[in-house]
Amino acid sequence: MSSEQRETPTADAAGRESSYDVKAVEARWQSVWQDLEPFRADDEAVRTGAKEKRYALTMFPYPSGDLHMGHAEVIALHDVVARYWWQRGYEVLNPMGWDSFGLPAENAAIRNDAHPADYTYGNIATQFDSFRKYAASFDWSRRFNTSDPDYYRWTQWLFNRFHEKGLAYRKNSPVNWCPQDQTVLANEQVLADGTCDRCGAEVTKRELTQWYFRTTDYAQELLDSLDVLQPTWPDKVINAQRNWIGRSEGAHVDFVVQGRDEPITVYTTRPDTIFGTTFMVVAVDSALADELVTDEHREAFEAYRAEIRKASDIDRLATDRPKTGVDLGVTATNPVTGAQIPVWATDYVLADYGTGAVMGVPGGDQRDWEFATVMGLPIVRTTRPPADFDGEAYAGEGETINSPAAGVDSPLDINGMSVDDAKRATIDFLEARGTGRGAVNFRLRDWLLSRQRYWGCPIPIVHCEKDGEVRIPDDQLPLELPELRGSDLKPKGTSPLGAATEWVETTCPTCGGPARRDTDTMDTFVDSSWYFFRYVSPHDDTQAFDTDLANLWGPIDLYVGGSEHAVLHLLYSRFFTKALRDMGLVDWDEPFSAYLAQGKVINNGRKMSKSLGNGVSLGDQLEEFGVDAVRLTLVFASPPEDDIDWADVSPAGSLKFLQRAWRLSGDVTSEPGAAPSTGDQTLRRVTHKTLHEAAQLVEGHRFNVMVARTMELVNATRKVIDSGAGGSDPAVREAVEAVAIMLSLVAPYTAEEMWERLGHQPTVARVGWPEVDESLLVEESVVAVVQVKGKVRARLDVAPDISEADLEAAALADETVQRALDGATVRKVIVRAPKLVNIVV
RNA sequence: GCCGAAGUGGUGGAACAGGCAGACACGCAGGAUUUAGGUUCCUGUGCCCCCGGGCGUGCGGGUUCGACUCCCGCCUUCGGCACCA
Repeated sequence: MSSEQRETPTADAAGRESSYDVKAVEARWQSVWQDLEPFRADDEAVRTGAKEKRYALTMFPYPSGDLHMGHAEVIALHDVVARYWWQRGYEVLNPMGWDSFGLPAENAAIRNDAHPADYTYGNIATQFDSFRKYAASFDWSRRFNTSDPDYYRWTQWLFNRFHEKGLAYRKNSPVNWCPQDQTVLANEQVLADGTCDRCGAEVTKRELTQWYFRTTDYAQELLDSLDVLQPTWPDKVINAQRNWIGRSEGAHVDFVVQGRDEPITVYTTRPDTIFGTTFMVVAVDSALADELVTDEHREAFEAYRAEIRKASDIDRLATDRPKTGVDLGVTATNPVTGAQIPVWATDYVLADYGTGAVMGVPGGDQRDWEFATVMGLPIVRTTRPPADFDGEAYAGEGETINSPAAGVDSPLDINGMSVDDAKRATIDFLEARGTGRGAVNFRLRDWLLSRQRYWGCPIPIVHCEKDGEVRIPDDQLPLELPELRGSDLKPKGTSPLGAATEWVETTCPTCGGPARRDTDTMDTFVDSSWYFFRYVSPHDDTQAFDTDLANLWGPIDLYVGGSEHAVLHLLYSRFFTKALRDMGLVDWDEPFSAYLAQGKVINNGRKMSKSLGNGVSLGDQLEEFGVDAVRLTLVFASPPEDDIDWADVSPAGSLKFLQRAWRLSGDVTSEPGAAPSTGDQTLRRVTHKTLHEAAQLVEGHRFNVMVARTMELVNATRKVIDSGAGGSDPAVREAVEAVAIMLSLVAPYTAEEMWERLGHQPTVARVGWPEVDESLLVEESVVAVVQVKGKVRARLDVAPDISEADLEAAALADETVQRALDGATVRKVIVRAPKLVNIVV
């Protein structure tokens, strides 16, 4: 087998070793690093100001099995930055742990008649070994699992704080229900096509009393601070969050309804179109519709409502269905025209957005136009469309008309105004009259956090007949999960915890009377919404986290993870941070100062999957090419945010390069510390320029280009050894040491091996970035390009400080330039010394 | 439909405060070393060509001495939102 040969050191014609034994090198350095612990973060170094901090974080994994290609990619990319920061002299906090509550463990336990912990902690042990073999620079002394009582005790403690502040509450409401997983889901966990983001089952609705976090309290701030994050977060994540929060500006307008004391308030973004309101529509499944309908119309209404309820969510999501509805038999008064308009119920109005009632303006809204057309309701335009407009409803800019229409008497007149002016005038009018007001609406809903499953954090609430919802006192936490296993965990639509009678039946902490525990567990996104706080004091058994240390280390300077969490985890964590700040537990507003969304690893143009049979095993790749080659391949393949198609890359090529770089270290014959200033100046220029550029490239997250520059330095050094001054030149040593240090960010084993062969002590990971000699960054001579009519005709070697006049003269004197000019009259010469001359004829 | 991002050789990708398009690799072709090669090294490699050159960064215009880069209009792909009033 050839891979065996690859592992065996071989020799070239000159008898020198031409490759190293990948397996032996890996085994050896792992134990050295475990003794040295080079990446242990020191609180004191930061507290005393001795070193500047950097907090590097990559999303902790769910322990679903061993690490896979996706993990390998994030860690490879993330590690470049974390290791770079160490080399630049920062004190780096780069922790790792496990997001270890969750459904796969529970489903496995049911299948195997086991406990979810068996699966969970077995996989954690496997992943831990793999992480270390993969040479990830994590501070392992800080690791924890969110399913440990030591951790979830503090998740519960935080829940108590949210509950105290009214940020955690229960309400009865129609909720998303996954029939496959037998649990409710948050809005964020239902995909755009109405399916469950975990299992793909079609999500249905249920009316249930559930726990919520009041994320909507922070809607405006969550939106506003996206502006601050914009420069350092990917556009697509900012955009996704903006869309998700979905702010709109408009007005609430009160419509007096006959036979009802309270007016009905509608929300509209176009108060300027109020004169065109010819009917009102309310959501068919709202309490309001049920209350308004007259006896005469009730039968038709209930028949319609039953029909709508039968339709699946998938059908309801289709936007191209014909409009349907029923007349409720009541009328409302248009507050500006006094006209009586009919009130209808329909399914195109959503019960849980705005007020669940809408003013029907068919002239200005396409949906209302369609409804009016089907139902035979009048249509009035209130904005003048452009002359060439041939659509139906017109929602664009234009002059306000028919407001009021000729012959209509109204205390408000907005005719002739632009849309914006008419909006403002209408709101002012309504506010003065007390029948309306400017309003802001958000699409964002409160976060539904209860789950009807076992393997999650228990909600620390007791329900007492006398005292109601009672928090379990902090000093009685953690409330541990009861021991359930195997078939006890089978989903049955209510939480499995309910079956643990002895656990459920308890006494009220307030009155001591009989009470029942809450049987739901928390969404696992709650666990991950604060884990980055816990890392600053992971073993503290007196508090969730140390506020001083959190303020010292935080916020996270770079967060690396997949964009599948663009809304979910990132939004929840941002909400938690703001809430904890308001509780005085931390002083930062945003958890992640910069965010890098890495691409996926795919194969042959498609997502890797078992059903397609195109999966690439990380273990196999590591076995065949070694850790360094796999890491290098992932870093070099593309910009970090792009997907990597494994079919397009070459781990064999990466290994070849690493061996080539390693061979350089065997050719160096000068002693450590040899003064490079006496060596080859051309090579020195390349070395220093590369170090300078590589640093900037890492800081700009352009890791693939940084690798390319390292390759160029290797090529240049090879050339000097083979055809120039040879391996004894101290400039060669300087270059090879630079290569080892740059490689320490990407290929830690090879770098370590090189460093040792260069006569140094481990570890190369902490030797520091070499100082760049600025004087070597200035070029001795540059190539000036001479263009004639914009086309390159000649290249001249010139001094970097050549004057414009001299450069122009040199260009015009050039023979090929003269030939290209062919006697034509020179009209103009543009000179950009020292790089370019363009001759215009 | 609305919002956002991106289109460069056979492939992954470089180069954009407007100034040498294709760095660095993969692949391919040829050569050297080798008993051998999934080894190592060297050379070539955008397309066309009458060998002087011509054409080339999704398409069509524009600004400029000069455009992959800026502006206008399209096309395609990907991502988010979507009967959200």
